[in-house]
Amino acid sequence: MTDKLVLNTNAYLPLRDVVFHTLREAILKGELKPGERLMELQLASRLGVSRTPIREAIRMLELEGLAVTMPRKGAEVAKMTEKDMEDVLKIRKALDELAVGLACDNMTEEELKQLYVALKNFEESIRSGDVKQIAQADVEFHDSIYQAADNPKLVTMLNNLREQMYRYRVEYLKNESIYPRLIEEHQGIYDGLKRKDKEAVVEIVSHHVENQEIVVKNIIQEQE
Amino acid sequence: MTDKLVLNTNAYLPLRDVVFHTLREAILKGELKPGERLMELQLASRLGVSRTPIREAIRMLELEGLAVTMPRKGAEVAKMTEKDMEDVLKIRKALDELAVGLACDNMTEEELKQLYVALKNFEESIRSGDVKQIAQADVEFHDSIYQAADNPKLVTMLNNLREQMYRYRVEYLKNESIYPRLIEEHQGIYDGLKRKDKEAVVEIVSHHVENQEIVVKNIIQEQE
DNA sequence: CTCCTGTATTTTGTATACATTCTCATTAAT
DNA sequence: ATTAATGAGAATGTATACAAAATACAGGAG
Repeated sequence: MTDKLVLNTNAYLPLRDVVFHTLREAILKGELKPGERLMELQLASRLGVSRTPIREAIRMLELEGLAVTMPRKGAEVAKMTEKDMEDVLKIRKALDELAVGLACDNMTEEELKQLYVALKNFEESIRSGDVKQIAQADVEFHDSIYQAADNPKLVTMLNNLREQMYRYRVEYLKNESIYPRLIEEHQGIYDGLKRKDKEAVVEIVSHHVENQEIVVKNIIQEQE
Repeated sequence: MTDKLVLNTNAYLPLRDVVFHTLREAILKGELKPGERLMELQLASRLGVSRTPIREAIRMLELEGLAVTMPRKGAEVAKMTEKDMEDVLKIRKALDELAVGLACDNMTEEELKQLYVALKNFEESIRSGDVKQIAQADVEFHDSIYQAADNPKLVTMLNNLREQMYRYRVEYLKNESIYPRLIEEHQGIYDGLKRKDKEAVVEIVSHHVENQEIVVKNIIQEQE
């Protein structure tokens, strides 16, 4: 493997955090592949730091479910089976429904406006056809909702769950046939939130995640 | 503060894990109080290890939400406001409903029998009046359900959420007036699972968590 | 040829040393 | 008296050294 791993040394953060973010990115982008060993000395020399921040970063990755460590054998990038993915998506569905329900209760006029902007940005990104841009606009749309849910712990958990699927999300969004449905669903969520029709938004979000589940599962099966 | 912190040195585990469990216990039992600083050198000398395993344990506590660290200022035991508690309980409610719904789909005859045993143990523990025993029996009852949900990630998350409230749970269970309702609800959950009546069990669990929320919130308010 | 074993190497686990930052009290100036 | 400057001490951040375990590999026995 060539040396794609480089730190953002600019930020004034403890190295453990910089290493943590660097490794997380690398894992989520697939630069570090599932099952690949995370060897402290190797990573330390590649990133130009000592083992100490590497070890602490690995402990954090472990708790986030992105790495698995066996005592005295070391850590490796967590593998994700289809079953794991199903499990995650079930949780995500439940929490997404909760989040949008809470957002429906709490959303202010301003937050609604912001969501509208995010909605339009998403539609615009779809027209651009740039997958990376679409992914980002999608994240922003959902983040607007999460923010309105006014439950930081929930936001953290949802972001974590989203990350766990990041590897598949890019593939997922390359599939142009889903774009019309995505737009429609986002539009529906926005409308529902505007009308404060909790039942409706929860229903749409439910389908939204289910559709994702179906497509992502297809992707995984193809990969095997 | 007297020296209650001692390691279970017996187990053959990396020290970071032993330290992690020791500190977690201490936090959940209230021996380390919210806001109390977690100083590496102090903890290291109290536990008779070096700073390295302490630091790694703190990183793990941080990701579990039991500690908060500010860069270059150190870590302290996480505080929990009433709002935080509400937030956690909302999440827990959603995930508990999910878990019992999944359990309803998946539960085997044997698992149902095991749940019955847990149910009876719980009733027995109530008669004994020993709060510690009640807490344990309650955990076992819910664990039986979680297990049947067949979703390890979900189980991990629920256990984590449960832990976050542990400090208040003991107080909660000292309140004898809730015992009849607890028994009734547990009975109802068991019956529902036996009949595979998903709607009913989700409904009961929903109330189950809501009741808990009310009482726990009272406890917090009293403490202030 | 296969399997076992012992040794060398690698890797993780733990402790410690050094560097940097922060805290806090003391002191001086206004 | 209050506030700002300063310096000692303490705490965290990082690197490195040493210990112990796991792994890989070579050589020999069967």
